[in-house]
Amino acid sequence: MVETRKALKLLREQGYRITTPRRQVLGILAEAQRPLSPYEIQDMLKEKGEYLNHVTIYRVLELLCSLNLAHKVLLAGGFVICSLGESRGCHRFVVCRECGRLKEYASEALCAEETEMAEQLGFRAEQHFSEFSGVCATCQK
Amino acid sequence: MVETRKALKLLREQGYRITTPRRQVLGILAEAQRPLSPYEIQDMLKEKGEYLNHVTIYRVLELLCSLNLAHKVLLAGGFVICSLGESRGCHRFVVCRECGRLKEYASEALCAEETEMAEQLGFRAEQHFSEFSGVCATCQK
DNA sequence: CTTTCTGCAAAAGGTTTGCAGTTAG
DNA sequence: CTAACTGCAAACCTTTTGCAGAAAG
Repeated sequence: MVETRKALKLLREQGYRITTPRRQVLGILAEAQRPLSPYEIQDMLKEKGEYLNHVTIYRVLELLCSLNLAHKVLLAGGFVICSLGESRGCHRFVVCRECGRLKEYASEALCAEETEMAEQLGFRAEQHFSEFSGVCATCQK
Repeated sequence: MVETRKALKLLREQGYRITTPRRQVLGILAEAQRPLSPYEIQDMLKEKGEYLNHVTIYRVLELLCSLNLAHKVLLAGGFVICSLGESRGCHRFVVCRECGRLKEYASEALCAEETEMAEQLGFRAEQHFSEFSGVCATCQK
């Protein structure tokens, strides 16, 4: 979800209220386009002269993730706004091991491959969330 | 590395000492075959009447991971012993979202696919560590 | 015997919980 | 107006650091 407005609309549709903290966190994530920890989000708000309690940030992130409007990216240790229009199915990340920057993408081929592999191992694949690490263009120097 | 002995041998070869704590942590991981947190490892040792300071466990795990004798699996929130003979290259995990149990595997097809995708996104893929979630046989009831 | 490793104490971070007060709709 | 949400204080859990003593080889 690149559009903050779309995300807010979806919140509303699901019966959640559109509040100042939710707008603020979405706004920061949309600007950043890189993984941010809850406290980093708080710091970036402070730079704008805005304040949010860290507990509120945790709760907003939890909500956004539950709706797939944001993702917790474990390799990068932080949260990113979802950059795909899809709210479910396939969310994949390449994460730069140097700088932590990442790209989100989807791939039917990978889903098929993983689903098959999962079956061989006795697993049923459901949502395809995956992360793997590499080195981004900027850090390849 | 299924064999604890092989792991110990590799430690020695790399110039590290073979100590009681290192034996103990490797032993627990080998038995468990599921992700364990540092404190879980401590608890399992207690059940055997053995004691390790948690700081020591953190340090042993750090060493094992640096040699790819163990992996930190983020989706599962814990450490597992490496079940592949390979010490580098491709380490992939399917993690059960219900119980956290997992399987490690390698796949040339996936590596090729990911490498290509990475290039399209301006990344150079290096080591292929990836995790994705599904539901294991036992939890599919 | 010496270098590496462990244990301890303490600090530093990150995350969660309960509750009272505020706000969106 | 009322249910949903936020802020605050405090607790809790995880991880890290520095240093003195123990143990591997």
